Amino acid sequence: MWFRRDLRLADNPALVGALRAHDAIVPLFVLDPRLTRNAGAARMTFLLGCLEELNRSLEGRLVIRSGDPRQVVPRAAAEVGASAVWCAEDFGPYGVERDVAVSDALERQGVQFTQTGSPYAVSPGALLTGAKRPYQVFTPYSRSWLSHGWSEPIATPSPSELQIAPLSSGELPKRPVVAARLAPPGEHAAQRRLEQFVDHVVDHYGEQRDRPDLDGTSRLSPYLKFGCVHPRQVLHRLNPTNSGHDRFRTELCWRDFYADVLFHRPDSARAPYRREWRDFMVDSGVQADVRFDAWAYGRTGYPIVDAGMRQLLEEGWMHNRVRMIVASFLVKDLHLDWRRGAKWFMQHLVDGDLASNQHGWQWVAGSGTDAAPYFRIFNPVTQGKRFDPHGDYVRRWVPELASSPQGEIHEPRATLRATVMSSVDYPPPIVDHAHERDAALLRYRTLRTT
DNA sequence: TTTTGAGTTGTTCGA
DNA sequence: GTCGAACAACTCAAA
Repeated sequence: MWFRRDLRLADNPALVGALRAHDAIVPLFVLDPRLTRNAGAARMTFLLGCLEELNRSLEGRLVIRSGDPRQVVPRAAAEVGASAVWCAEDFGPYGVERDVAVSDALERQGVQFTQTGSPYAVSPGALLTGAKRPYQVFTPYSRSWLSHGWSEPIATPSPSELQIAPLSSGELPKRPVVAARLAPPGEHAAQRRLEQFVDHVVDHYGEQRDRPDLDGTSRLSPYLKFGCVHPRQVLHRLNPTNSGHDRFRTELCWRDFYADVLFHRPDSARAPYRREWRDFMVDSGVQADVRFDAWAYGRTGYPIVDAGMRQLLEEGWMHNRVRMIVASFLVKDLHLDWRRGAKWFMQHLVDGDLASNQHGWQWVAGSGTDAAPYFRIFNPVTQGKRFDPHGDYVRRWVPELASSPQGEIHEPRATLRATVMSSVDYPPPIVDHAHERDAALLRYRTLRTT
């Protein structure tokens, strides 16, 4: 049983399938340098924590190997004399290619390769328009997604069903030391958070999901990323007649939608989905690098932007509303390539998921599916006032501004005055939003007319 | 094939 | 202070 993005025992079709079809299984996880190379310490720490817990659930017999799965998996199968390898399907650009190669290699040595289940409620490729084409617009996709539906969660194997071949496990790598306050890893923590979300949060999801100062979101993204919980299990707990539940279900649909889009257009992970955006002018050079660093390390002088970027560095997570604000700032105020921001997010997010991340960024940049109108440019001050009305979120992540009065905390100029008065080290705004907004609109108009 | 209705998340300006 | 209009067409999906 080759675990990948399904680090759980509950509702795991491949695990159940393998246990039913065979006398005993050998659970395997492969640390693929290709996938861990771009993951920062936060995601690696979280992943290793998930593996530690999975190992405990598997009686300490999880086999961990490092290397290219194309060699590692067939070699491990031969070593243990496996007749078959079971795993879930992967629909990412790299995963698809890798699995074809693994399948071929296994076939050559007479080992069956069976893929069942996937990390999504509705698997990529399952839904097509009436003209048999992939969906490019969210709303029709979501209608189709709802009418297609999904299966109920399947039972967790009982201890007596969990027949694991006695085999010494590979050594788990040491977890990097991370100062960050990460979400607790693993399947049990995922269940706990799901309970809490269902009991106390989701009823108010509609009104509070955009408030970074409150605990108004699911915070399930890291668990969904690594499959500590499956969306089926979450959907099973929702009551669609409640508007907050319905709203959250839509967010799970977005996750499936972007996975579907990337499946049909694997190139869109690295290049604009709309090809005419290839020539969109972005800034580069030393000045651009300076601005990027100010953004990345939370020194732009715009409090809500800096709060978000610092939360990312410390927690490996950022509130969704703030992700949009900082993304808009990078693209529309700093005129930088969305891919620079997307890469930074992928390095630092615990929940960093290629499909959701790249397409979320492309949505903001305007180059993706269902793109925002080009004139929809977030004003970081207005957004801050509207969604962090008391300034609590900014005060938490930008301690320099902790003593700013509530009415001024989102105003760069006012905070500048406050910081001069108190000689606090908070930077002045690196750009003038009104000016950069006009500059961005001009560039967008140029793209349209050429 | 043609037509028609519709499309996550905003801001600014002027009445 | 509040409110509605302008900002732009364009393309997708289905009837």
